Amino acid sequence: MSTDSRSPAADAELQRALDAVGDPVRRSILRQLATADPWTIACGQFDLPVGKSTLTHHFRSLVEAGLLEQRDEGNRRMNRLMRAEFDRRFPGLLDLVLHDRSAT
Amino acid sequence: MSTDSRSPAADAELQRALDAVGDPVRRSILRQLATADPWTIACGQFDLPVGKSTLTHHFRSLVEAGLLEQRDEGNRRMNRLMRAEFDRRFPGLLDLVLHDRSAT
DNA sequence: GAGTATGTTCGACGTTGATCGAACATCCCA
DNA sequence: TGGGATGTTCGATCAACGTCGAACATACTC
Repeated sequence: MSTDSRSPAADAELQRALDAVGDPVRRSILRQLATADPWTIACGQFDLPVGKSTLTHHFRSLVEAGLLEQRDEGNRRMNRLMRAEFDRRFPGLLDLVLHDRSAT
Repeated sequence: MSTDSRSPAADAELQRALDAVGDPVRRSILRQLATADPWTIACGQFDLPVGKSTLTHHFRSLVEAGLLEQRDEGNRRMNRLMRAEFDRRFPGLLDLVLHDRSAT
């Protein structure tokens, strides 16, 4: 059986995307972000059961995976879900997280 | 900000699916399986850089996630990729793993 | 300027998961 | 019946990751 292996760079990107989406706290961030208008919600305003430093960690993951974009606005750090961009790279993945209608 | 939280059962299913697909060895299994006819390939015939016991572990993950099905055939354990079934539950996810054409 | 709110950085901790090797079970074949 | 092949189970190990709290930086407000 011949060694499969996609292009290593492509699989590394996929790995980061799956890792980002694979954590429940991060999925919660994505869902809450999807319900709000772009740039209207700051990091501290999410309803999440983790401390501040943990939050910072999760946001970094999401940014590195290309899932969201941040912008400083005075005191606060505002967020935008990069939906179109991410859908272009990984079609269907974000929808899976946001809709999540799997058979019970 | 109101607590989001999908139906917990649904998110647990999604979690298992993402976990299953989130490991490079398991992705390799899925890809090799996708190139062969159903029930034509046994567990030991994969080109993988891990030991036997590790393999068993990965196959269990994939079965529990609903990604493949196994059947004993004498000595060997044959496999079938449950493509249609999994696509129905998580549209696009398996395609993402199999095609993996992300911009380099 | 003092005090408060928002985020980040850093080090530490605990858990989880991937990995291995050895022992075992099962089946096929000579 | 004995030997070889295929998988599984079990216990141990190691690395990665999510989590926290304390200290720090920065910006807004009074």
